[in-house]
Amino acid sequence: MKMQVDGRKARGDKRRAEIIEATLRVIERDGVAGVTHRIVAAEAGVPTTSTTYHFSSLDDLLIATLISCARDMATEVYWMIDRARSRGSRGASEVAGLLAEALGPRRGRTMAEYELYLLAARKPELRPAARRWLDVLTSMVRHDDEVAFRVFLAGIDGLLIQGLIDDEPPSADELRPVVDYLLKPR
Amino acid sequence: MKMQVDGRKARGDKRRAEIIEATLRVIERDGVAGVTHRIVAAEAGVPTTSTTYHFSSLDDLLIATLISCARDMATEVYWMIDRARSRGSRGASEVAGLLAEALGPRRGRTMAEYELYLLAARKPELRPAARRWLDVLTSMVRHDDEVAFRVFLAGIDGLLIQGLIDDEPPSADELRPVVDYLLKPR
DNA sequence: TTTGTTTCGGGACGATCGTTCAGGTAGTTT
DNA sequence: AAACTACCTGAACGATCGTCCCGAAACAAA
Repeated sequence: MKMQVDGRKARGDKRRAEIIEATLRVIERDGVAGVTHRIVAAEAGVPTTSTTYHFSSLDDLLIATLISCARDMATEVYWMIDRARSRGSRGASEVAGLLAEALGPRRGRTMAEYELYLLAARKPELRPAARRWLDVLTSMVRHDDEVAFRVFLAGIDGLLIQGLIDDEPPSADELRPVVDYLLKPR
Repeated sequence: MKMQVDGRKARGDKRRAEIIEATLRVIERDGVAGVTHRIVAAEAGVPTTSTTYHFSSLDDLLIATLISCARDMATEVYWMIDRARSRGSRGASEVAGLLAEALGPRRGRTMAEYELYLLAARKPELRPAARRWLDVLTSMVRHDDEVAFRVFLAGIDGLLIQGLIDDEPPSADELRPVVDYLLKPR
């Protein structure tokens, strides 16, 4: 039982990954509305028919992109939490900094994530992937304050969404008191 | 200085409003991606060219729809708060009930609102309209607990967004403890 | 009535869309 | 070697798209 020695499949998987990455870049730049076979193909530097060969439809492409995106985000947040926890802090400053980063330099990526998020609201098959990062976080926290944690997660989502329609992204300093209040036990 | 006696303009304004309503219905049903001149016109029962006549471009149509939508929501929430306040309650149950309604019977409308919300993240000219209901709420609250109020607004947004990707909408009973925690002073 | 303004709507143009197809290439198996 | 499989890609089809044009109709002002 040997795994993945077929050079053809290896090339195919590689190109599939490149197309997904290109799709994510297109969504960051133009939104989900800007995703077409031709534009994604041009962004990836492959012929148009390559995207239709590897993904049987545009929906399949978006689904694969969301799944990939959600997986990345989940592992990213996983390590962020792990880092903050090992440092012993409750993490208000870390979270505020992460939010500021998500709304500043990584603003396009954040928009893309929420557009895919909303797409999952319309396409049930996307929901498990969209919920993945919530599940990862939930599994990491102790179970005796579940309500507080749900409030925390909702607050993060709300701050991100509201930050996206600000004319200029909020700084970590502006975010910190809000995050601090959000994390304060009562 | 007499106002609005021209029957032609009156008809025009009426049709414009009908087109906007049709656009909102299309967004609720198919999402922002499903908005085209032809589909909106068919939904409104008017010829295709009517939408291009009254709105110089598709963007204009979406902008007008978001503005109308935001105005409706703002006044709606305004009266909701006013009602809860006059009843003397802090409103946890009212808020939980409203969220359950937004995620249940009015789910399509809620999705439409958040899609337009995200559209505002990409189109700066939409942001004042998208921020309108936040501003209305902010102006109604006393200023000594601004941070708590920002947390409350963020939490509402987060609960709505997360509720949209649940397989079945959460009930008011499930939401109440979370809302209660969110409103609890500390 | 005549003139001017505003709304209405059929038709069409070029562009772009998703998707298909058929032939060609590279890699694996027998 | 031949047979088979998987990937690649140029060309094209029909559909739909946004938008424009231009004459007709409704209404107001003269």
